[in-house]
Amino acid sequence: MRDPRLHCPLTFAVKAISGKWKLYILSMLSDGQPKRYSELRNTCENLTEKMLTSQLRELEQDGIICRKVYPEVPPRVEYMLTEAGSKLCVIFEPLYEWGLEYMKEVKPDKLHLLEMVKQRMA
Amino acid sequence: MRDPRLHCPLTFAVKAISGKWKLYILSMLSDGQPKRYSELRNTCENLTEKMLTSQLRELEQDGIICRKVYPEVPPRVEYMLTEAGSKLCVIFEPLYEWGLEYMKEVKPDKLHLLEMVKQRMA
DNA sequence: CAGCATCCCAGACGATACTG
DNA sequence: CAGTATCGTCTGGGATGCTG
Repeated sequence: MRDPRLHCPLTFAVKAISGKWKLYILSMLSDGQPKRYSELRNTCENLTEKMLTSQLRELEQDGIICRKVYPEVPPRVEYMLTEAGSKLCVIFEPLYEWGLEYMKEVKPDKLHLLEMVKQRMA
Repeated sequence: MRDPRLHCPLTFAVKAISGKWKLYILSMLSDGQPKRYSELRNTCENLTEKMLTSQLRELEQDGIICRKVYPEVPPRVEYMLTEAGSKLCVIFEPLYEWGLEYMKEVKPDKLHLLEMVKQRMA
């Protein structure tokens, strides 16, 4: 981390997950089960087809997910995490914990919302 | 990670480091020593004052760095990592390793550059 | 079903000049 | 020394409609 010329792998990693819907998509895929395009699309009404497609393409190009086309009619396309993608999701955990710890000092309002969702689920 | 409504701490963390010069600045500060504004600015000629200032402000607002002004003439301002910032930098390591591992399949050219820099340093 | 094409806008980013 | 201010550009993302 000391030499800025050396942190391009880190930059690569951060850029690879810096898209508005990428963490969302990865969270959908993180159970390891392949998901169809429509399956991903229908989980959130704010997610447009254009954005879903572009985010999927970028994740694919960065080797995080893979796209499998089945030669059927009607067409079926499934997306799932690659090995790289799975390992990436593991690394998210300490990052999540960090956010949880330090968000309360900076974005207490959002954290409050989070707590409400958690309670409603329990 | 399973429920997308729950990953806002992760989104917070990723957004907090998603600025063009943020990882660069954090790498400068990651030795724990406070750095002056000019010290940060002079390490890279592509980094403009506007960008340096804006990135520093955002990092400060997210609680990752702190800004200390010394009441002197000429003015002196130092930046250093907060506790949150230090912990964040530790988490970068597995992310860096991930990038190093999987960049070679996606961006072999950039990885090649990295190797050249390393060899020149050794 | 799983997309692409087109148009549009806000905000990120850059270049240059000025200041307490 | 450590910043603002102003301008221009470019890209990420949204809205809408069309297609193999």
